[in-house]
Amino acid sequence: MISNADIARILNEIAILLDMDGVVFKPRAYEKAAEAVGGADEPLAELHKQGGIKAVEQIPGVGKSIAEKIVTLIETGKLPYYEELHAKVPVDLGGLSAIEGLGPKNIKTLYHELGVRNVGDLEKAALAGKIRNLPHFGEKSEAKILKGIGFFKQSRGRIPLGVALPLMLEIEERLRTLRGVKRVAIAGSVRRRKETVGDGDILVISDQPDAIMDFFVAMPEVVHVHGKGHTKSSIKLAIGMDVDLRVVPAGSFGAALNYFTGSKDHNVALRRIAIERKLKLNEYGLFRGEAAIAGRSEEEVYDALGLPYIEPELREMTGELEAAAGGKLPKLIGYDDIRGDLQIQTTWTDGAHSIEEMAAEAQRLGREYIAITDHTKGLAMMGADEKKLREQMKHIDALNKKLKGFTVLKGAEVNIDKDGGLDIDDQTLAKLDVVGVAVHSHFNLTRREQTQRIIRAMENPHADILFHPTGRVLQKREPYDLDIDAVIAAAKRTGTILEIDAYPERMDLKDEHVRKVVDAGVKLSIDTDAHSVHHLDYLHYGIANARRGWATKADVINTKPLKQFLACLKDSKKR
DNA sequence: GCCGTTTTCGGCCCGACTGTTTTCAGTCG
Repeated sequence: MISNADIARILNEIAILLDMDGVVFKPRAYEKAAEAVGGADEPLAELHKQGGIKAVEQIPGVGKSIAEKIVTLIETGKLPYYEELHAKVPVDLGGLSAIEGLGPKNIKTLYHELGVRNVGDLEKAALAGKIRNLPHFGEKSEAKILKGIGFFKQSRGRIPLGVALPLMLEIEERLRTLRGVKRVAIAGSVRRRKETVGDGDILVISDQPDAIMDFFVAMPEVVHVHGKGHTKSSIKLAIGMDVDLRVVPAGSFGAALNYFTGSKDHNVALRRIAIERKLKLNEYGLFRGEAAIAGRSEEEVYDALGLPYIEPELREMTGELEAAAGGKLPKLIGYDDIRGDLQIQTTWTDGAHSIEEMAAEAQRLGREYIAITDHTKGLAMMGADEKKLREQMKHIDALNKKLKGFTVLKGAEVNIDKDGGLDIDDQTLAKLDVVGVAVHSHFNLTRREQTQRIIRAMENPHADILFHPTGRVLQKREPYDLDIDAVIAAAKRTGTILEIDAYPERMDLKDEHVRKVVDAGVKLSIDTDAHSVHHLDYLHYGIANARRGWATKADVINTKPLKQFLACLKDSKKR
């Protein structure tokens, strides 16, 4: 059965292929449809089975023509239209378009002129200096491609948490429902919520391991079985990630969970503590001589070592054992502690859903308030100007009258100009509830210029939050060169909040920076940067990052009820 | 190819930035 992800990938590739031929508008239609399909809750194959092509056509962005193509894919697993297009430029579109700076036109040129079919070919051509001679390429673009390839290679093997976690949770759920499974847990760096993970680890308690192993190695995503045994099996998934499954006895579950969660350094240190106490710690338990004195739960293991329970997100050997021994572990912000989401884009600019739709979904997810923060004019994508923002404010006022137990705040993601000025006048900013400021251009300024520019923006008396402070895109774009300590100091001085953008490709601020912010006593916000209703539940990625940075509930302003939250903002006194 | 509380036809985000050019193509957000 074809998955939504596969259908979405093919629709996206059609968009790229049409773009190559200079076709206008159609590519956008396919992209839009791909996004809708990728975000659909129910498998389209199932939807089609229930309601036929009509049900497929009900998906917004999918009309008659794309619905027919989707049905063809569901029924035959193939799509002649796509295959014909792809035959003209038979290249690895997914790989090549993942290289920053390579778009449809360049991919086409590289194929026709140099026969580049994949990233390997691309690297050879670039190293041989062939790319610089192509029309509209030069030495700089060749160098940029090589840098992009470096990024691509470096990221291969490491899977972003945003990709790994949903898949691991799905596998966990499948195993949980198997007969004979008493308990399942995800371990490894996925459990520690590292922003990228190398492989996956799953633990199961069961007295019928063989049936579980049979099921595990036969899952549809499995492309290779490294090994299969009674207590351990190891597979490779289609997304390139290895996953290990271990079946352990109930009495060892805590010790095994601790052992396989890591980090390695944390485990080594724990075993050292055990030795000091004349004990032995391994994945089967904590032992005094032959006798197991702990192992059923992690709490039991830590307790027997004279330590309080240490949350997985802290187990990185960055001081957690000393803090635990001294009773100074922070009470981390919880995954249910956020009340409001402060960065949300809508159809007023580049979002996929209306203010009403975003509000309804956020309320359904249990939020109490959201801020609508569409882009502003300096960002050249029909960003809002002062007039449009005033219109939107009126619209939101009217909407709030209809909502019960939920508030939509008026905000904007205001663009920071090259010199640190904001592209919306102060008069209009003063009327907004939440002013986010963000960098979207001039990524390559010197460290000094970039830092000064951002600090100047934070000095604006209306600038409440610095959105995605370092501008990185995981495995794709480096953060801009920035003196983060100076930015944190400026945040402290000006009362500006620093954001953790929870969007899985951003995770910005990153964990180490969060720790610095917390230490400096500067406040954080955790926001989804949602461009669609499907992004609104990304908050947990940001919360995980906050926890990895030792943040407590009190460090994060949008854990507060609405009124208290508003009182933390810069021009709250005027309210 | 999709869509419609101005439209079932005629719109559809468009401008900055980069690197290539000497007037602009391609990418990005």
